[in-house]
Amino acid sequence: MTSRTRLNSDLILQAAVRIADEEGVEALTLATLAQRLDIRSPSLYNHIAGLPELRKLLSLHGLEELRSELLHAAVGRAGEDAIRAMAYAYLGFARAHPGLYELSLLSSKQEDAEWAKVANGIAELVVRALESYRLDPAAAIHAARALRSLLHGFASLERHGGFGLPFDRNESFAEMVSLFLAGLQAQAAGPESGRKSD
Amino acid sequence: MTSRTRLNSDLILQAAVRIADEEGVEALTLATLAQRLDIRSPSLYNHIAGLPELRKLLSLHGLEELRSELLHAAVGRAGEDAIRAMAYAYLGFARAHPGLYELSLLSSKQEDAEWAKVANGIAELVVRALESYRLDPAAAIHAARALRSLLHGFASLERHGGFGLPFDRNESFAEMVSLFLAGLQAQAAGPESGRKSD
DNA sequence: TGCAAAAACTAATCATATTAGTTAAAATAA
DNA sequence: TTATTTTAACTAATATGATTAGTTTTTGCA
Repeated sequence: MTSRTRLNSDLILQAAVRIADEEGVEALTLATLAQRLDIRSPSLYNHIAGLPELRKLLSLHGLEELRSELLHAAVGRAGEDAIRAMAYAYLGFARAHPGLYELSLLSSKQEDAEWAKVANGIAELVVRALESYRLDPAAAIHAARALRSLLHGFASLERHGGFGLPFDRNESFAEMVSLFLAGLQAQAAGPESGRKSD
Repeated sequence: MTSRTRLNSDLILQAAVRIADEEGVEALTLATLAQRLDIRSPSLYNHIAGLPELRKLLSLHGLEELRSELLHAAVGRAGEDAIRAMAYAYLGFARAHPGLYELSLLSSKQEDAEWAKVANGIAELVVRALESYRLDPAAAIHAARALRSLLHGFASLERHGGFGLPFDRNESFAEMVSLFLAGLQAQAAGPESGRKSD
């Protein structure tokens, strides 16, 4: 008989990703994971330190994957093109890997320097994509945060059934990105234009 | 001695909200809840049907609270004013009740008609706030979804430590809302203006 | 082949949710 | 007021999942 490939952390991670994506983050337990790998759950401790550690690994892995997708989407493009491409890549990733995406935002915040590094890498990517708008540094940060809010918000609301009305969500997404770009354009043209009060 | 007020579902809900907000959604278990109420956890079943039901109740309650805050913020205002006020109310609620806010998005989606009703109520509120821009119905839906994405995305990212750089988040939020309004303005002026391709 | 390390296993413990069955307390009817 | 009914607490018991300890098997290599 073909002796199964030796189990290792990578295979475990893969299996965990599948469970999280297919059955939801809550369904990812050491019990379900062990069952899928056809071992007893204590055996998992030979490879990973426990459930919290597993989730942390997935979180980091997910964030790295996301960053990689955004990078690939943006390469060779600039301005509006780059931003649109990144936006679609972002939503595509969140849709393709709902569990992993959700986990990627669940950092331990504290101590997790590596997670923070990748997160900053993503922020930087977005800022760079905005460069052609020639915003001053602070405005660029604000715009990048706005774009990330838009993308995460849409992905998250969509996932949680927040969009109930029978209107095409893809169309909404496209319009939303266009709206953002129109706002950027307006702001780049004259930062003080459209302000009434406040 | 003053015999404690008779325990009821409302008191239980209140206590649950406090735990979720102060210690996080994961910390809300029947065990911690019972402990805070100074009873044994099985006694909770005299009032609520179990943990899933408790979370569903909180979800609905949170959504209702949010809707109420938005309503109050918007009343007597129109246009930009109304939208800004709602935006701040939204963020304020998410910050004041992080656990409840998080739960409010965790509906069972299926069967939960009541949750869907309140969620639609919120969507409608947002659409109404956008009325003065005189968008056609589809555009209004898209814009409302964009605004909700923006607000939820910001609140969620902020909560999960997604904004690492040392830039003032309140300022980012204000700029973000302005950016959205600028985009709306531009779109209201001429829907086809800022479109290059796609 | 024989040994050392890796990785599986079983057994046991702890926390939580939940059910069943019982008792105490409170509200209400006589 | 007293008796009855209902409400809401309790204890005991079960199931699932995480985790630890200790043991055995498997694997890779000298």
